[in-house]
Amino acid sequence: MHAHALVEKRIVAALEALEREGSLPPGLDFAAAEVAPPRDLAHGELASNAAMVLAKPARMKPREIAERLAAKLAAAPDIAKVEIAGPGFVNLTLTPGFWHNVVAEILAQGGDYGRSDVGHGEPINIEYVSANPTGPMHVGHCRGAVFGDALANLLSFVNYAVTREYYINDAGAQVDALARSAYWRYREALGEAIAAIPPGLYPGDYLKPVGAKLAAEYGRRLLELPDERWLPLVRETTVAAMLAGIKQDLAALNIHHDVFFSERSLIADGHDEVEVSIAELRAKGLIFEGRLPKPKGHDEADWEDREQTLFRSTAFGDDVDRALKKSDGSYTYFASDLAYHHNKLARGFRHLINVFGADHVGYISRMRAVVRALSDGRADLDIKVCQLVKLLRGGQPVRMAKRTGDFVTLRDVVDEVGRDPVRFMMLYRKNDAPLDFDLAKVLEQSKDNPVFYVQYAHTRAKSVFRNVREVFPQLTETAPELRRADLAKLNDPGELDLIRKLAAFPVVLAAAARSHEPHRLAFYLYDLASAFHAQWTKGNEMPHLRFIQAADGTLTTARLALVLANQHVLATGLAILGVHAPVEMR
RNA sequence: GGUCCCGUAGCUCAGCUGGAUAGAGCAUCUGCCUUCUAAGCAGAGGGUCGCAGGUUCGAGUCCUGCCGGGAUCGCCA
Repeated sequence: MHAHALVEKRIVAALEALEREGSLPPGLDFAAAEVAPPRDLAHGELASNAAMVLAKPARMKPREIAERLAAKLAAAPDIAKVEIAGPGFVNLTLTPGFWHNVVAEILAQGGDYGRSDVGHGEPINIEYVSANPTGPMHVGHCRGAVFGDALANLLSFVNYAVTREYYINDAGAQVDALARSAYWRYREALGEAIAAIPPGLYPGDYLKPVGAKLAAEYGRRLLELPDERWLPLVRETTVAAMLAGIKQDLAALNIHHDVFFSERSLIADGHDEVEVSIAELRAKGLIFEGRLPKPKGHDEADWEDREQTLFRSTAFGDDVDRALKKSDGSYTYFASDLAYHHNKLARGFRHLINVFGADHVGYISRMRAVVRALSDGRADLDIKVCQLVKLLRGGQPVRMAKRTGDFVTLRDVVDEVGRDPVRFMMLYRKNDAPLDFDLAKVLEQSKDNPVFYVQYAHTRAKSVFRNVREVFPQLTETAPELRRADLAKLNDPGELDLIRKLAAFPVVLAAAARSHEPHRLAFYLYDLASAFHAQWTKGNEMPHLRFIQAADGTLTTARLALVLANQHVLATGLAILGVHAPVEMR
């Protein structure tokens, strides 16, 4: 059990004792009582709000509860000092031994330190990227991709059974446009002089290899076929090629999905999941024929008032009901999405997460409505919106193109600055805040660059173990001596400060997982790195605080245990973010 | 006009689901290299948390209404 939880347990035990002896009324719920490190160490190392949250249900004054609680806690194990402050805070100072145990616990658990059971092993489906297979991924996709992947890592670490999923939009008119574009490239590959790709199609050079592949595969045969014959063939080859490219781009960011779900597969082999889903909602009285009001700001000219098949999403808080069929009678994109989420639920998922780009915010309420309607409220869908990334180089906006059409590809960015800076910086901001990404800044090797700063802390820890070989060769990272270290030697305020930060790691992970906010981990790691750099540099002015003390093997062993614990937490945290923890940086 | 997001130090942003005197980086100013890597550290100044109400022991955080910025608004995906 991690440190904060242990203290909470002590507090609950004290409260229960008070309840038994009649100092508190029976039947109180202690769940809201929690401990947190106060901003100011003068308020103790951990503070409990128990007295204040219990005051109202207990019909007692907070200070009165605090005093009784404090009296009980004074005798509890691990607690060195109890103080009551402010409106009823119970401020705790723990024994040094309590904190030293944190180091021992981290060494014992290694890479598993920080794991918890937030997820109870329950399945959770997280859908992210889902970029249309009509070309290479561009830089705009990269934030959602990294966010989804890190969130998946995080949820997996706190014991969710995570499925990483990519929805392939391979059924719409755009995919036909893609196929027609590839067909032009095919004719070009056969030697025909094509002037320019017609407007409305995809002009990018990236389809040239597909054209060549089609030429090699089919020769001139496709030229003799009517549209409806060659289109499916070309479409299949082209989408497969685009998807292969996308997978490569994702692999460059070390992102790998478990499931690639084809929209087309929803209607295949005589099974129409769209019809099934709509029928299911119809049975619940949520499908009807009706008219939609014309949206404001919409041109009168291209508005055709007509009766259409609608889903009553307003019954679930959406602001308007949503169309399921286009004027030509075919399904809308929304209808496919309805079926897709029907499919996810049918696969047994009760926890769903979708990662959207900022331009999809309008879909949030209708998708939530769909999931509530289909699952009768038994499944939850959280939609995380990643705001836009502004790409800069040295403070100046980066403009456009290479051979791809008119956008900067994800691959260009990863090739230029590397995987780690891209991943870390995409996570070093709340997902719903816009983000500036400066290609020049993230390559800077200085404390101004958070990626470097955190990785550098890890390499410094590693370098201590390299350097200690000259003095105490037996003190390797795996040395049993470290497990038996006399941790009571760790009594510098900076060392204890570092330990307290290490102790918060499991709490940060659990909170980040519960709120689906991996950025909290990124900020935590920065904070931890800062504490470690500070302790390191203290040794400059005060040589007796250096980790390696050639004249004192016992002290060195204790300090190296702390360094190793710090190294473990940095490595674990970076691994969850999908960022490499380097051994050295030169 | 509807919906969603944002508004916190000169700039870029955190703020642990309601806690104490609101924090960090950049920028400005002042210090620290005979050193386990100064690729770093310590310190100072800098705030009407957009505005106005409300909820309660307590609000940057929750509710309502405004102001400002952005995204989006049947049939494209």
